[in-house]
Amino acid sequence: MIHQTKVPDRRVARTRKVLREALHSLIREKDYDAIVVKEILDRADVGRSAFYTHFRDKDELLASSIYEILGSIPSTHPEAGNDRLERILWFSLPIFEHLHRQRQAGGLMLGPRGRDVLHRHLQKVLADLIAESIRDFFPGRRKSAPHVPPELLAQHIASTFVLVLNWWVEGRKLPPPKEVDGLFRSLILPTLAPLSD
Amino acid sequence: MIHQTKVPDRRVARTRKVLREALHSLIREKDYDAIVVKEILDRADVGRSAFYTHFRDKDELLASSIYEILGSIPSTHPEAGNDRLERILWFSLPIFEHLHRQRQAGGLMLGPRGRDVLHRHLQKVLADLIAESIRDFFPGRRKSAPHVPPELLAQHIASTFVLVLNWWVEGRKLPPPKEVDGLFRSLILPTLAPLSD
Amino acid sequence: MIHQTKVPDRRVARTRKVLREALHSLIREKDYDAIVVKEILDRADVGRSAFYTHFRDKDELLASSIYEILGSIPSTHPEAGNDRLERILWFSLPIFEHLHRQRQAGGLMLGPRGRDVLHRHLQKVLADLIAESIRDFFPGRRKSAPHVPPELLAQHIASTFVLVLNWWVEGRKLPPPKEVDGLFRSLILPTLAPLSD
Amino acid sequence: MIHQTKVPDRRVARTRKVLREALHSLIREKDYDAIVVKEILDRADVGRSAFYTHFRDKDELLASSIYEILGSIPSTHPEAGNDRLERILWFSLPIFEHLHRQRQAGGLMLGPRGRDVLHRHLQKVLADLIAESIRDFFPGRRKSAPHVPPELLAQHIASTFVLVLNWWVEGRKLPPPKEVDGLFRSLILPTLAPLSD
DNA sequence: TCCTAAGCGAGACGGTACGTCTTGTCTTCCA
DNA sequence: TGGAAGACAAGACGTACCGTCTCGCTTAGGA
Repeated sequence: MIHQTKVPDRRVARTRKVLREALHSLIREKDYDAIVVKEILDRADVGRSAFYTHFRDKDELLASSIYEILGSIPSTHPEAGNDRLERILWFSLPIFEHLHRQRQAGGLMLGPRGRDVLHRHLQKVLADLIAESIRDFFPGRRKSAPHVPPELLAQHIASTFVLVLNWWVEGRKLPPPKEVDGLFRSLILPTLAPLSD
Repeated sequence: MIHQTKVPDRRVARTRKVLREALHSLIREKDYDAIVVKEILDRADVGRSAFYTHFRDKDELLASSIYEILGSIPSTHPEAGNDRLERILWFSLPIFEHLHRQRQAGGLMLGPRGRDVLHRHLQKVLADLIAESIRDFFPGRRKSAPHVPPELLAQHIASTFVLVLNWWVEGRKLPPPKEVDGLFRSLILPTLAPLSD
Repeated sequence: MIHQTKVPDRRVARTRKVLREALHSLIREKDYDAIVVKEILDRADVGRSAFYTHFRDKDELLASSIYEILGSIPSTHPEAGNDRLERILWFSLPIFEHLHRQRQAGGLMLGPRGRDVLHRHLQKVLADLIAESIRDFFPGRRKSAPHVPPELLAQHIASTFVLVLNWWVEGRKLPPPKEVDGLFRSLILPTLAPLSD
Repeated sequence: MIHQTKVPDRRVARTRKVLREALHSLIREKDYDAIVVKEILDRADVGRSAFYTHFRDKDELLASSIYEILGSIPSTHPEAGNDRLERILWFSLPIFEHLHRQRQAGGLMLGPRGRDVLHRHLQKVLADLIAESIRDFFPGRRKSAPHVPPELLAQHIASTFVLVLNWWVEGRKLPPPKEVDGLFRSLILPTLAPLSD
């Protein structure tokens, strides 16, 4: 007999979804910080208690969207290339492209503050991911020379990526993803070059 | 008769001072965001109206402290060197050293959030400063190639600096300022190298 | 053929019983008003829907207990005596005795608020009962003199009874039922004396 | 030097007053229990925090009105008469008259529940007052016979008074105060008669 | 014995009030 | 009369509880 630990109420998923959607639609209209829980409830037509059953607060609701967004990025990274550097920087172009598509579809345009929250999360997640890649691909580097600690390096990459990303989405004109990715690489590759040796 | 436009009530200066001090002392104890105006008032033993007479909000109070802090950094930059790159990166070591000294004197230790606010300001200020330097020292670069826009580059430098700074003050051990400055340069110089040509 | 409108599921009775018992046991521990439906459900191990299937709310559940309690009082009133007054006051001693017995058996000890609810009900029921008796036994009195309206009188009797009852169960020491009954009669008989004429 | 501990802000008194008035006006329209803090605030045009600054909750606000009401009753009791019984029952007529006047002025008409709260308070206050009178005027009775305890007697008087009072204000027609007072006395005097001996 | 309607537990949900909290304004007092 | 104290309106917050509801599982009792 197959044991089903839990039969998730279909309503639960629906509630979470409409809440996320309500937040998204509000984010398009006003500054994230100015959004108040009540507005989300009204828009989603959901009761206060339901909200707090699923999310601790507004920020957690937003965060839950991040995973949704990141989850939808095509994970083509595994064998992205034979270049070890490329195995670290695989994420860059797909993300730029994903956002580009989404943007053209008129989706999710956060105000400065919502962007901030989202990017902060993203930066953290990426930093972890990159740190792991570095450990995987350049295990020996750890103790070499008076060099940059891998964690700091990972953060530097993530931070640079998010900086470019932010610069991109904040700007008026929208250079194509490829070009932005090029910018990112111009900024970060020189620093990483020594690793390729 | 000498006209004194304003006879600043001595209480005014005092009020501003105790408020700043109260904020500093609170910042040492808890996250900046978690601090609430009321706490500052209680600690400063000042009424609500007094606070709002002098500052629009908590952030302005903090900002007023920043200038105080930044103002104390020795501005040795003018002729720091003949290297054009050095004329851009002059700020790095002095700031590291300033903080080191201050830290050893047991001063101002912000929690993660207060640091965040402060660093965000710092990053913005630096980015502007650097952008200006770039325009001054490399006027021609502007339209060369499909290159990195100077503003983005400036932000990248500032962001990298703040990242290292943050990594430094967050860490347990405290490498000496010189060493941290070295790290910063390892991260940023490769990217800037092409400028030197 | 005897038509049985409904054959009640045996579970129904059980559910009602465990709910009543849960309420009783809770009432012994805390103020009635402070009891919350959820607690009753947990204690009774019954689902929310089952509760609301049977009772509109907490108060109805309590009320359903009252009838259970009152129903168990020996109804020896019919020919309790030839005295007309006695035909009105018949209920007093049996109730005191009933409670005494119950109390000695460690039963149902409401907090001040549960008592309040119960007594209010009791007072109302008794007042109706007494008013009826008065109409039965002293039909003529109705319009005599500038006298007390029978309904008010009935309420007065009920109110006095409940007052004594409350005083009794609230007090530390427990005078025997007979004595308390005596007290009740000392308070009410003088007022009723004129009726005997 | 005269020390003024506190100079109460005039606004405080005003806030408390408008809150009380708002409650009164609401009480005239609907059941006390059905009134919700928000309604009071709206009616009084007062902020939520101001309410909770002054009163713990709705009930405390109502209670604060009781003292106001009782305080306005002419305290003619001191030398009400030479009859000792009268020294105990002095309060009855003045209160009936006070309410009558107030009623005719269209004042304060509580619904059943507000009345309940108010009367409960009143009964308690009166019972204490009466118990004191009894102790003052009939000190010896205390240990006489197996008699009614003075506290119970006091409660009985208060309870009877409130019962009549309630019956009066609940009824459609409004017998004049004198008559109601007569009713009250018909109910209670026979029981008290033995005391006069 | 099987079948079906009902009872039920579980708990999600909308709704609503609560009492707390914080902000920035505004009134009052005082020196 | 200007600065400070603190009362205040506004309104969001997160919690509590209510009574309704939907969902499947279990089970009683009629066919």
